[in-house]
Amino acid sequence: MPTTALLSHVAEYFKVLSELSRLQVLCAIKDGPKNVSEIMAETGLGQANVSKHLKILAQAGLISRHPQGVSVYYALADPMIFDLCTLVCQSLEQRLQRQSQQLGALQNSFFGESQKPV
Amino acid sequence: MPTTALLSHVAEYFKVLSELSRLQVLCAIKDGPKNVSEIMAETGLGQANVSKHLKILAQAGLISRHPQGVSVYYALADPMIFDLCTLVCQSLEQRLQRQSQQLGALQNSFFGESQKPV
DNA sequence: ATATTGTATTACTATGTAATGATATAACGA
DNA sequence: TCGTTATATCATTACATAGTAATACAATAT
Repeated sequence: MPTTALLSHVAEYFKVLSELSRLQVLCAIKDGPKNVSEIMAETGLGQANVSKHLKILAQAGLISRHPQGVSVYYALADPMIFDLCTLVCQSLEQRLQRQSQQLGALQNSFFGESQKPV
Repeated sequence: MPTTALLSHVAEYFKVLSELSRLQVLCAIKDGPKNVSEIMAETGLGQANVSKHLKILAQAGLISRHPQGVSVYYALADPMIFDLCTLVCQSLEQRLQRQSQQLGALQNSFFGESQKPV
């Protein structure tokens, strides 16, 4: 078993990714850096809220901060995030497929294989 | 941007993995199914606590439940989890390496390249 | 039937944190 | 300098949940 210290760091990383608002922020800057106002517009989140989430993401090393004049641009620092999301999506998809197959089997057990519903 | 619904599911998945205790439980059954008592022994967690985390993991589809006589064995249902962990660990490692390099550069700026500390 | 063992559930406390309005700070223009 | 705009921080509220002791439940043995 890995050390508790290592597992704690991994858990902390996942925790940063475990909030809808933060995933939205990350998606908002996926195709290029954006400033806070643009991120607010893209996500629909409030200003204080966006600022807080950006701070959390930056402290976790997932994004980088680039002041530019009066506004501050944020950029992805770790695109690997989306590899994680892709894996999770594949897993969710597989589970949904299995569930749908089970539903199909259940229907067959009710109605018989012969008269399959459309 | 992905739909809010999809992102919510992804966030939920990460949330399940964002707790030290649950990662410990997953690691405990990484090399084969274990019953609750064995998991308690391996992780040092309390009985009620282990039961609760197992329920959460099972509901999330990460583990499967196999009653066997008086005890209940749990098994990994989604080994992809450890691919996620591996990616996270690599990212953490890279960050630590960069930080250590920056520390080195800082030392040089203090002491000069000529008299490198041991 | 009853006791024993293993697991699940309940009730509770303590802690963490997301969202938000109000305020502070910083950069720039008039 | 003063006002404006963009961002950060603070204070507060509301809610979620980890841990735990007590209890309930299920399977087996005596």
